[in-house]
Amino acid sequence: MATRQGLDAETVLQAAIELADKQGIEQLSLAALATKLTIKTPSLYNHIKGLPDLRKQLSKRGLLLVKETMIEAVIGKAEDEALLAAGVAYVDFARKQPGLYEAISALPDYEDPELKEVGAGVVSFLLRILAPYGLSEEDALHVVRGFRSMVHGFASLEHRNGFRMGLDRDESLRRLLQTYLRGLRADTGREK
Amino acid sequence: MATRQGLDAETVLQAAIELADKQGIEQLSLAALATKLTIKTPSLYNHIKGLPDLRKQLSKRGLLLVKETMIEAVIGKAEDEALLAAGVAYVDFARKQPGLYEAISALPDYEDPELKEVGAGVVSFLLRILAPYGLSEEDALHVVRGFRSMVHGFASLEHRNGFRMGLDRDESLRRLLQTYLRGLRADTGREK
DNA sequence: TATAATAACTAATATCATTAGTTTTGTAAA
DNA sequence: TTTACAAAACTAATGATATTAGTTATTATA
Repeated sequence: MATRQGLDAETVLQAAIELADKQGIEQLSLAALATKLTIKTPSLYNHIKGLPDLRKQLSKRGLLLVKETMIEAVIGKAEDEALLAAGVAYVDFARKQPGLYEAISALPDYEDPELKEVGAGVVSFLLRILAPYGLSEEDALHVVRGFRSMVHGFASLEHRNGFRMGLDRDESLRRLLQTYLRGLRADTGREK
Repeated sequence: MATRQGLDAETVLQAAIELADKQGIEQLSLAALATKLTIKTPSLYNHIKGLPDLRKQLSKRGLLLVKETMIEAVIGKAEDEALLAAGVAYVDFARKQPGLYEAISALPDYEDPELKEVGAGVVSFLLRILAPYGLSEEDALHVVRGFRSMVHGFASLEHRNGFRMGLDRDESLRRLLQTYLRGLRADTGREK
């Protein structure tokens, strides 16, 4: 018998992420994952609780990484420039880690406490970017919802080949965000 | 043996839609569908080609219905009012037929010719609403992408309980669309 | 060196989707 | 009215999957 390799939960998760990114979250099976790790399927249960648990881990990791990516993208930026950079970083993340991104959005729902917490982290990051706009708390929360809708919707449609015309997609995203931001300036009477 | 009931493809599809709307597209199995129709699983193959085919049918029907819903919603309206109504109708459809809506967005991709056609129908509907804005074809296509991103993103996040704050969701959607439309007016120098 | 924890294994079960082949039933022609 | 055919249902079988239970082997530690 081969010497055991001493897998741990993180290695298993990384392998799952690779599989998901390569083949899509739907195709991520414990059977395929075990094969990739050169172990038998039941051995996975030493490291994960089961397939639903694994998918939850992917979602959580995805949310954490997309937030980090946005944080990194807004360094040295503020206001519209920061929001635009965050939006582009979000969509870019979905492009580079499609499986991980799918894991976020393929989640049945966000009721899980751990996921709630990570999701709340993303929201509070966005609220901080919005701070200089001087919006009321309620207004800011509506804007956060709008921002998330735009970038998630864009990433999701793009991922499913929903944009079929031969039209530059980066340009579409930039325009979407800029048009929205311009409207926001107009709404709040802070037009430049 | 019970008398056979003479199912047809449409009845099977309707039952599948009900199951999907009730339990989510992930939970839609041929086993559950057969049970609901009081037949055995293999008998389903007299009416459908298989599970992937059934899901494709759901997607197609969903796209057709969401388009019809929007068309109905914009009767007697034009410009911003029409776009707003279409967006609200889109999100409303996703709320009322969550499984069917999931079928649209859970699709691996839109490569299938039938789906391409239906999808193109949605796009040309939106282009017609945009006609009075006098945009170039390219500009209009960017706006269509933006609109689809906003409404799909909103519907998708809402469906997964992505909006957790106790904030009126209809209001969030209205603001998102209105802010975007206001930005569009400003962009095109047709501000009212 | 012995022991305890744990990572891997095999075996077994239950649930699916799917295919092949068979039986039954409804309808339409003889 | 009877017969014949097409179609809708069935049973049986296969292969993939996740999961659990119980076993073996390996690593680390006492």
